[in-house]
Amino acid sequence: MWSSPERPAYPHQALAVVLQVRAGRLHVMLWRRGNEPFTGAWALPGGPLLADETLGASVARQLASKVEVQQLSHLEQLETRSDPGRDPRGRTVATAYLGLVPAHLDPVLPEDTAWHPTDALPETAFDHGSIVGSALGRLRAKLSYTNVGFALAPPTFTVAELRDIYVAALGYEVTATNLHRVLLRRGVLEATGEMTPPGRAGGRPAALHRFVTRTLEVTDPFAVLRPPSTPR
Amino acid sequence: MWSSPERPAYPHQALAVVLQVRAGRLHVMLWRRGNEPFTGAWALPGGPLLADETLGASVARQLASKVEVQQLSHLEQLETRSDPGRDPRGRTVATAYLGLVPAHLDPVLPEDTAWHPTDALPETAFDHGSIVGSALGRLRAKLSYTNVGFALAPPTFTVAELRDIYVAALGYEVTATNLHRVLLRRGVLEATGEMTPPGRAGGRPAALHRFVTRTLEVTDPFAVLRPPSTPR
DNA sequence: GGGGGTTTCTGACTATCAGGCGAAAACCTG
DNA sequence: CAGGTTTTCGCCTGATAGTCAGAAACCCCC
Repeated sequence: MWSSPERPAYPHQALAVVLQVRAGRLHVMLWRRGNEPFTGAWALPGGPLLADETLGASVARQLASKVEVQQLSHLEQLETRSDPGRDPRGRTVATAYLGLVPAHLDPVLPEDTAWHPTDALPETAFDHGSIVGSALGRLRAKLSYTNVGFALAPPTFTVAELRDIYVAALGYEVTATNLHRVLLRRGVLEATGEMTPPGRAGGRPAALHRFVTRTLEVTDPFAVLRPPSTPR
Repeated sequence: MWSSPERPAYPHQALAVVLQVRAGRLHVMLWRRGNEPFTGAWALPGGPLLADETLGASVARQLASKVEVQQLSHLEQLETRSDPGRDPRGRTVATAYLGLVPAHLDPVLPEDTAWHPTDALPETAFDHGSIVGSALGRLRAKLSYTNVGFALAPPTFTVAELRDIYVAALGYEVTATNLHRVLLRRGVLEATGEMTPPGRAGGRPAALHRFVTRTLEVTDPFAVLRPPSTPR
């Protein structure tokens, strides 16, 4: 490692905004700080970037140690915060990642860690509240023009269940009819052929669906003038 | 600054992918390396993050010193590269920014710096070629669902001129008719009321247009289920 | 087994928007 | 004034989002 007065060096940390839909609401994973500064406030999981790892590997490592999350279905880089005053103890640079956990899992969390609804965050440490805001914006945008939904949904699900997940993540009402047709037309969703045991109070049995691919793809090419005559 | 074996520190650099449409082609600003490694290869402008500056301020400073660019009409963070092997001399973390210069300017560049067409890049240093690729993707996407066009276009222009800029940046043909109407409907563009002196080989004089706002906004709310009854 | 209730699915209808095409408008030169 | 050039406008088409109502498929209870 090389450093000099002209090339100062900074501790770098990787942070994770891990989101999951729980009980119909979008939650973020936070841990409660025990030490100064911001004692008692809630912070994003993360930690120092080690000598030989990528930022992406670093986030994965920190999450794997702090929580039991091989369960992460998606992880992508969000943004890097560099305000010299963001940590009162001294300068650090932090790169935030967006992580998603599918709704059917319930990872075991350490004592000091908990899920918090994103629409009612507790007091947050550092600039972490604003980072969560960025993550929400990114997720909501990508839900609309990519297939990220796969990362929030269980392997198979009914259209109604998927609707609830989208509503929770987007923060506004959507109709199951429309969601179904749009995702089918885009080739994002497909029926498995199986049905759910109707159960509960009766009703027509629902067809199970799954995402065609479970890796991120752009499914809605943008609007202003697409490449000519490229049949989608 | 605090550092320890558990909190290693790394030199951090800010890089800029500065793009401009020149003579109907999208170009990127690169400088030719004189030293090892990658002697003779072309690199993105940038340099070390100093002790008291933000990454954004750092990019702006580096550009202002290397080139005469107060002329930058837009600057946004792109992504952070952290591969331990990305610089053979030792580990550095680099945060790349996307910068745009409007087409009517022709900034004075230093000896070692030049514009290169993005569709025919020379040999590039480090991971800079791939970073340019990311920048192109980001620009093209944003051209379609935001008003970033303002950052590539002069203060006023005819629809035909704007079309040429979009074609160069997007890399595929678009029709002036369509571009005009779409941008008008979205409230991105407006007519100034003035006309161009028809000049050259005759032809109907063209109406001058301008972007309604010259700061970034999202103009095309995404597709999968918008907030209900929000009249655009 | 029939009736009422519940949930899901399908099809029809509407509105909006992108994209293409051609005609009209407005200018030039010879 | 005729022919050429460039821009602008209006019309048409196709694709897609969004709404709504009705049909389909199941439950429970009498």
